[in-house]
Amino acid sequence: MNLNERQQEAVKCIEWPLLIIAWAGSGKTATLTARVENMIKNHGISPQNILCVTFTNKAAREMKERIAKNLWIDSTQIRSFKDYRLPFMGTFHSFWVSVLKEYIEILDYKKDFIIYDTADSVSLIKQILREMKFEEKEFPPRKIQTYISTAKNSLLTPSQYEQYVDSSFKEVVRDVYHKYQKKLQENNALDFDDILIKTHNILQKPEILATYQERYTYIMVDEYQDTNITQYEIIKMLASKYRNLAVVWDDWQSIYSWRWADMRNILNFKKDYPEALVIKLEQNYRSTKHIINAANEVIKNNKNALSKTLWTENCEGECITLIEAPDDRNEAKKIAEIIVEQGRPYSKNLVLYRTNGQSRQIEEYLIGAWIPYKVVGGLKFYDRMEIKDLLAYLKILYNSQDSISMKRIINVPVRKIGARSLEVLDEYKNNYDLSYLQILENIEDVEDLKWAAKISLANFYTLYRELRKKLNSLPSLREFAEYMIQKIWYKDYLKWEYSEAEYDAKIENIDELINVLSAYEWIETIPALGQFIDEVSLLTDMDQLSEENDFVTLMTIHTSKWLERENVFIAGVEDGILPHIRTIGNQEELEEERRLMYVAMTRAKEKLYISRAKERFQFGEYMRNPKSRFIDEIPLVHTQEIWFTSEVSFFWDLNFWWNLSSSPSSETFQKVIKTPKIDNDIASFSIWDRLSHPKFWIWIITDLNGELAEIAFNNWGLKKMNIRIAPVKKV
DNA sequence: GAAAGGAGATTTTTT
DNA sequence: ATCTCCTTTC
Repeated sequence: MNLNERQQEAVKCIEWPLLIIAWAGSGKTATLTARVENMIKNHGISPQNILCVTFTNKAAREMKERIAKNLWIDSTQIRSFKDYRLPFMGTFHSFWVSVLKEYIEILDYKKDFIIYDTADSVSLIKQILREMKFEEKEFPPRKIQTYISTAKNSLLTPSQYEQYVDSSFKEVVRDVYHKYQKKLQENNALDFDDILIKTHNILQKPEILATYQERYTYIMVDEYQDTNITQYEIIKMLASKYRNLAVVWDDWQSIYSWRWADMRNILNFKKDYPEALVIKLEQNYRSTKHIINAANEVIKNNKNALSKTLWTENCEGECITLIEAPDDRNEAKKIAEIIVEQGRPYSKNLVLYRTNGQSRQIEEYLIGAWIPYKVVGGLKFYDRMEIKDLLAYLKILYNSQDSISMKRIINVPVRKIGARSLEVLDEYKNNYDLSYLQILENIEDVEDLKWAAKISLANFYTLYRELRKKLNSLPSLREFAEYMIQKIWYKDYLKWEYSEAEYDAKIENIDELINVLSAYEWIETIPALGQFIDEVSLLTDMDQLSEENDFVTLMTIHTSKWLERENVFIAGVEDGILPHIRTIGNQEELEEERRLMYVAMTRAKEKLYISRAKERFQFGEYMRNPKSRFIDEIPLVHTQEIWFTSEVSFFWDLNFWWNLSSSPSSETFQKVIKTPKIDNDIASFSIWDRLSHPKFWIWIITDLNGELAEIAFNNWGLKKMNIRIAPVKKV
């Protein structure tokens, strides 16, 4: 790729602090990779002395692959970010973890610590609240978790938090925070915030800091606008000796302030490095003029932004199409139709929305139009219940002190170890300061347990020992996992607990997990387990998105930040959704919503569709949201509007029809008035008839009894509906 | 100890 | 409407 002058300047600036102010689609990744290449090839800088951090695994991997290619390293051979021929290129968290792996022992942790995700943290907090006899209603664990996390991100220890306590709620937070940290340590576990804080703590030691300063003499930080204060401080410490720090800054794409990303870090940077070379990358190589100019006009309304203009030499392109649909179903249908009409490969299409809840409707219509699609985000792979279960097994085998994982699986599959038994164990655990495993070892000594419970627990302990033994003897982690799944009868358990469709989906996920584990084939089983657990805690779903197959991609705007596509749809652009209802009235938050709109718009390379619905079914009722204020900020010259009335007038929810046929309440009555009447001739239907349904498309009647029909659809199972009034037609 | 019923929430989530 | 988590009931 040919770099423009500005980009080349950035590439050449190596022994000096550098601030790259980049805009969407301005080729910053190309610039960064070229810069690294220049360092290694032309300046003889050892890759080992270069540190490159960013926020997502995906971005890190992409950059790594590009650099590998430029350095003529076969990227298929790169197995970890520790490849000696390449710089350390990873996420902030993966870098912090590598520091912790070396030095955490000085903080009274063991090297085999595990990482708790947010769900783990919340359940630990719940446990603490229960022990302290606080009502969860009064002190919601999630809220407390947020408070603690906020404190941690301001680098406040529990004791330092004291000075900010100004309410009885915060008193509780302080007490829970104290206990929470203690328990984490007991479990030899860190939460996501700890990863930063502990690293910060460790680097307070001058000799350790010096080691890292000498090791990483060149530092690059991508997405600097999303750093929080702790990240800023750590980077500052590391770079303070050689001052070869390059950061990439894009304030218009800062959409994570609610995760404590602090845009003021740019001011800090300018204060710390007044001599820094500042380079602005304003030329956009991605989108058409219409899209770029429209996005510019929108973002201009933010007071809190450097006034600069993104420009492009790309062609004019097509106008942005604004779609106003009568309701959310028609909106979804229109999107599906346009994708078909456009006739572009599916993979050229990206559908964006503000909230995850919006995806389902769109999915239904994509299914209906036989359009393959993939939803990215939402429920993450590693958040899936079956994966979490299996990971919990692996975690307790790795770190026997991990009580959260232990609790998760001690009765999964069901082993008749109930809540009461666990309570006794907890009491015992607290009184004698033992780990679960230590108690299990001498289960006979626990007096308050019933005989049956003791047997169950003893059996579980035997199982644990056996798994542990196999872990030592089996040659690979993958083989061990397969053995383990069989040994604990996990698949049988799933089969018993879930419907066939759910079972199949879960088995697929398990196979995928095994697949992931086979990447560790070349390491011995136990070290492989350690490495896997470290890495897996920091992995996200997005890492799985491949572009090999042809499908439409659906995701929230937040998730889309690193993507671009030819055709982009932004759905539900209404006041109340984008900007979100909770942000209206707060200037700063509203500006962040506007940046979201900007991010969404600039994902489009060629054609942008912005849609809204006059009426939408949300939270069990019909809502009317006005047109988003952001739409009005787009000048008319860039837009054309499609406005249409209901094409499918009988589009109502299945459950609505179902309610209607059973017991109409006053609420449903109101909806009846709005609905056109359907009166099918029952006599015309018979068993095995194929039906079309606006929501579920093709159905087959499997049973018919008067007006009540049982109808089968391959993915949805059996549904019963009143065929006289249901919105169905024979095909 | 497990199923059924009820209450509450439903913004975004790189790690 | 629907999902999740918690409590009640068998």
